[in-house]
Amino acid sequence: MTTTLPLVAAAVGAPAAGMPDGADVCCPGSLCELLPTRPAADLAEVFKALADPTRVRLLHYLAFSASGTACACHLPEALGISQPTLSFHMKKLHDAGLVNREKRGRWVHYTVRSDGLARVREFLDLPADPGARCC
Amino acid sequence: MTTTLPLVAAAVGAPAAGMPDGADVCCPGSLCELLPTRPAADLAEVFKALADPTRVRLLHYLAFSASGTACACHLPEALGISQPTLSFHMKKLHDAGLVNREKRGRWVHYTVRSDGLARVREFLDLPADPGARCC
DNA sequence: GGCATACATGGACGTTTGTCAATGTGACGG
DNA sequence: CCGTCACATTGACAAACGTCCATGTATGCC
Repeated sequence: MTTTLPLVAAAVGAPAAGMPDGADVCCPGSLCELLPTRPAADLAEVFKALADPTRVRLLHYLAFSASGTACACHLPEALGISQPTLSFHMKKLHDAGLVNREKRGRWVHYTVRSDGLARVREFLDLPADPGARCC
Repeated sequence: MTTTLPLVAAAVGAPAAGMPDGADVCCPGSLCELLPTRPAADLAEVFKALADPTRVRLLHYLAFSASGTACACHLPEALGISQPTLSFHMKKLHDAGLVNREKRGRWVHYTVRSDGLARVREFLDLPADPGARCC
């Protein structure tokens, strides 16, 4: 599926009760769907987790590591950030459902969650070209 | 193409000069690529534009409007925000290269940029499953 | 010209975010 | 059992963000 999110019909630009449409109407017949608050907030939360250069690099690094998993031990040095800062970013990525945490002895290994990425990619599959519109 | 971004080799987890690998090594042989600062910052900038529930709804609304374009006149009321706030969000989306601005008489019409969405989707096509790794 | 409309901009203010130093928590290893 | 290592958490602080009100700018209509 591409976009089967629940939608609520929002009477945006409803004709003003007896007004001849097509005259001074800015967007004729634009009675469109508006994404509900909940899924919009959930998506924004994931995008927030991606809205930082350091986290973008971290996710990229994890994805291209052997077996898609990597411990965080060398990352502060490589990225030029402190260890608490790395922990902070990893928590963000984890809370957003983008990475998995797995404790192996003393170390913690992080893995990219493909389902997390898929959820975001699914939203971005918007009909950006004419066709298959709601109105 | 999927991910042909320029990469810089970062000596992450380089063997400590004479240390027998496989013993107490956290991530054996993890000499991985690190996304450079510039593309990471650029991507984060786009994600920042998406990291807000209101903008997520706006983008979704535009994408599902007739011909992928819509004027912003009725949106403040529909979203429960003021007109300056809408203008603020639209500027964010525009600066991020996600929407086009087109002035039609008194009104401004916004259109979703498919290339902007594609750029983000391309990054999210990370190898989240084992295979095709760098090391 | 003068007025109304549609949108952008500037200023102000509370909230959130990213960062680090310091400290806490668990897991080895001698 | 005590020290060390890897990582998480807390507190503090500057910077950025989202929101609104008030004002500016441009377009169209009378």
